[in-house]
Amino acid sequence: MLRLSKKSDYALLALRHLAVPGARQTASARELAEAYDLPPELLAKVLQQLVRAGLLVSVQGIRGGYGLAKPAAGITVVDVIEAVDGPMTVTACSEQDQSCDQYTKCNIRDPLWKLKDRIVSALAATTVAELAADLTPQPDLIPVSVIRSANAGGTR
Amino acid sequence: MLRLSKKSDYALLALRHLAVPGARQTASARELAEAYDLPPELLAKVLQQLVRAGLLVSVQGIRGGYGLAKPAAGITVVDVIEAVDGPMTVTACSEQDQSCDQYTKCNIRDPLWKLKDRIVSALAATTVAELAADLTPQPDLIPVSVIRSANAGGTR
DNA sequence: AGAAATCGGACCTGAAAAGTCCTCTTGCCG
DNA sequence: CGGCAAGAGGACTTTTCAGGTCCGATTTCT
Repeated sequence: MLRLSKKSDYALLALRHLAVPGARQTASARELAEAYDLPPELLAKVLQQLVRAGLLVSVQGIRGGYGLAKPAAGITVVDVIEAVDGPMTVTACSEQDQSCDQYTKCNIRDPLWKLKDRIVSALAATTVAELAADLTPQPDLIPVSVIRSANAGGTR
Repeated sequence: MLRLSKKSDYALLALRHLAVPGARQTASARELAEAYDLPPELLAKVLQQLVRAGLLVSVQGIRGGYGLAKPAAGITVVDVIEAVDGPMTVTACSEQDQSCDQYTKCNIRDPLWKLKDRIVSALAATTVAELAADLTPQPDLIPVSVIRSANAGGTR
C-alpha cells in the first residue's frame, strides 16, 4: 500500500538528525541507533548506502562518523529512497524492466507511469532541510565524549 | 519502495476494462481473468472488495457479473487502492495507528504525513475515466455467449 | 435439477524485508 | 606501538505478508 521501507525511514531519520541546524554536524552509527532506538547493524548498512550514493560522507577510525555530503536543502526525499531501496517504481514493470507476465495485455501501464512521475515529483519537492525545519524536537544525543568522561574520568 | 500491490493493479485493470466506452459494460470475474491472464480466484476477491467499497455493482447467479457502480469519471485511483489495500499509509504509524516502536522519538512523522497527503492528492487527481481514455488498446473479451454457441450449437 | 456465477472464510507458501553475525580495515589515543 | 572504537561489507537467519489456492455456501438463469 505504498509504504516506505524501514530502511528509508531510518535513512530519513538519520539525515534529518544530521541536518538539524545548530546541532553537532556529525554522528556515529551507534550514537544514532541509540538515540532513535534502531538496530545498530542495520542502520550502519543504511548509512553506508547513503555514503555510496554520495549523500553522506564518512570518517573512518576511532572518533569517526557520518556527516552530510552536501547542504540539506540539496538532498531530496527521492534521493534518499532511491539510494536505499533502488529506483522508484510504482508498478512491477517500468521503461527499463518489462518483466511482468501481463506486459503485453496490460492496459494501464502508461497512465500509471505518469502517475509515478507525479509521485516522484512530490517526493523530489521535499528536501531534508524541510524535514529538519519541522518543529518536532529531536532526541538528545549523548555525545561520546560525555560517556567517556563519565566512564573514565574524562578527557575533556 | 512505494510499489502498488498486485491487488491494486488487478483492480485498476478490471475497472479500466469496464470503463472503456463502447465496450460491454459488464463482465464476469472469469472473463476478466482470462482476458488479462490473472489468477481467477484472486481477481474475484478483489472484485468483491470493490463491490463492498461501492465502486462496482455485482449481479449474482448465472449470467451474472460486474459493472461500474458509478461513472468512471467519479472513481479515482485512491478510491481503488484504498478499497483494496485499506487506507493509504506511507509510514508505519498514522494519525489513527501509532503502533510503531519509535513513535515517541520519531522526528519525521509530521513532514512525512504531509508528503503522504501530497501523494494522495496526486492519486485522487486521476480517475478511472482517464485511465480508460488512454490510447492503449485493451485485449478483446471473448463473450461468453460466443463460447456457448461454439460449444453447444448456440442459444443465440 | 444443474450449471455458472458471486460470496467469503481458511489456509498455504515463497520471496522479500528486516535483522543478526562475523570478519576485515582504518585511524586515533594513550 | 598496541588496542580500541569506528566504518565496510559479506553471509546468513528470521520474520512478515502479499500473493495465491482451496473449499464450501448461496444465488439465479436455463
